[in-house]
Amino acid sequence: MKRLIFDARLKSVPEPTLRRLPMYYRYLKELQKEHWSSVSCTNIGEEFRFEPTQVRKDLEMTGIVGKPRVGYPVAALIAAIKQFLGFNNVNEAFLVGAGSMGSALIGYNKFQEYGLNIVQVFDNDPSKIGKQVHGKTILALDKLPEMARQMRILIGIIAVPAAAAQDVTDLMLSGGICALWNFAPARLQVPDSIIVHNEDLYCSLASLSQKVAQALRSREKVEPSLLPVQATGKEDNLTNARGVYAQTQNKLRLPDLDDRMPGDAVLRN
Amino acid sequence: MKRLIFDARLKSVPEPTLRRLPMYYRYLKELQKEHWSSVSCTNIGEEFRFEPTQVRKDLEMTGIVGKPRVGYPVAALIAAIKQFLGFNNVNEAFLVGAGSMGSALIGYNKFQEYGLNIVQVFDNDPSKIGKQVHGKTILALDKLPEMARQMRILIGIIAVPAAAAQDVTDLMLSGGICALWNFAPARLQVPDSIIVHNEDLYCSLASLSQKVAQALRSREKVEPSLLPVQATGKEDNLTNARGVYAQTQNKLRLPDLDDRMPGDAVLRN
DNA sequence: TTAATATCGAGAAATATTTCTCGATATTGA
DNA sequence: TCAATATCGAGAAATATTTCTCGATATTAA
Repeated sequence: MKRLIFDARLKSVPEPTLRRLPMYYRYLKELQKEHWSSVSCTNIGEEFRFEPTQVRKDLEMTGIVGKPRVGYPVAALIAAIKQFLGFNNVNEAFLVGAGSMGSALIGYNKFQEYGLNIVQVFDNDPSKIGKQVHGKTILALDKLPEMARQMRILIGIIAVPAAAAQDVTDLMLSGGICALWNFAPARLQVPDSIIVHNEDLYCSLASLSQKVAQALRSREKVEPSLLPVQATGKEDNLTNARGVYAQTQNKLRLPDLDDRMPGDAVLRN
Repeated sequence: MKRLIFDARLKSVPEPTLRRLPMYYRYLKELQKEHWSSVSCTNIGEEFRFEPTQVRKDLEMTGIVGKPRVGYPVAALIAAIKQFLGFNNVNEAFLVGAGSMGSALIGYNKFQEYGLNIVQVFDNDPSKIGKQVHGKTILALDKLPEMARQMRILIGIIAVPAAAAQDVTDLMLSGGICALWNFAPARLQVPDSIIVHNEDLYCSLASLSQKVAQALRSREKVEPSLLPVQATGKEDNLTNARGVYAQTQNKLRLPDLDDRMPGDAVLRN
């Protein structure tokens, strides 16, 4: 029931807020491109179909203050969100797993703008080591801990089959890595101090699946016409009562579900 | 304030529940493999560090009933979650975008177990059309609407650059597709009746970034030692007070942030 | 200058979700 | 058989999040 609060800045950021802020961020950069000088919560809310008040509460978290009747200066707001989300201090990351998901991730070219820089790629498949993916040379996995320690790497990206995920995790932690972005469909056992961010597409799919199933059921029952699907109007926390965009995400671990990640790597050499 | 309720089965499933159920599902399949015959909420809760009561409330949604002092029969529980999440009636899906992310998705080989079957892959790059990715032939994008209608496809997967996402969306909707799984870093404009499930890795990264930044700030301020990072104890809805695993997800759209998805496709021909 | 209005900020109210409490019950072991 | 106990189910309480309300203020237009 009690929660240790070390620092005011540690006070809990609501998770839904944390999901919405990046949306605003991107939208604001669009507005900036279109030379908007200021923006109101109403503007932003209309774009995403959120209540203006909710947007205001979210923005409040960044510490920015606006002007009545005007809103917030776009540039300052972008800067505030950027600062708040930690996009300023880009952290270097190691990625393990040069399979197709790993390769796809390496190909993402804007992670730097979101505080992440993938500096090294590892795999333990001898046929991949030494080859390149999107310009990055694949290194042998066993070199990871030492390099991570030397380079003071904080973030590890796991894009290996589920069966290998825990071993890779342990290796990363042994190298001092303290935050994991996990794409393997597996639950990772880590100490409490480690930040784990699961990106399990199977689980994410599950909630889409449920919504589709629910829509199909309801249209059978209520309106026996064939199309279209009826949304529930309450898809997500992210969506509010008027919700349009069903948006979710999940994560978990494999049983026998998926013992391997889609294998074939994109390799150039 | 009012919400249209068409059907009892349409009553809102809490989004957090929807994220946790697939986790349980996978864990239960592990237990089944280990020949557990029944399982309690306590068992499950310990695995994920959730409160047993929370697990019980989640399971309640599926309609299953347990026995005091015993728990739930594993097989029946798996079946109930499977049914509830719609894994039984597998929906066929079209995927657009044979870039590296699209290819990675095609390589996922267990989507069928989660209610999804990718039956066709489309791209509008002439150099890709006719080639194969993970055994699937890439078709010309303009054939999508007619095929979707003929095959009564309900789900579309968008794995194209952000700039193309809206056009692809429109094309899919014109073919009668009514649920979208969107991997493009873009906001999609769709009618209310369409289910959209965004999988924006940039936004997802943002919340990891924020947590890392927060951890770094707090360890600077509070404990000026170098390692390790201190978790906040309130990472997510998914995690409860004792939270260990920081788990998030996000989505939004691009401004100038990312106008292209990592390009190079994995092609065999 | 003054009135009308859009918006902010803050706090209150409403809603959603999680956690607690407790009575009922099935299993285990004395 | 009977006591001890783990667990369920349901409802209450606590907490988190969203939405509402309102006073203050900056801009616009009469």
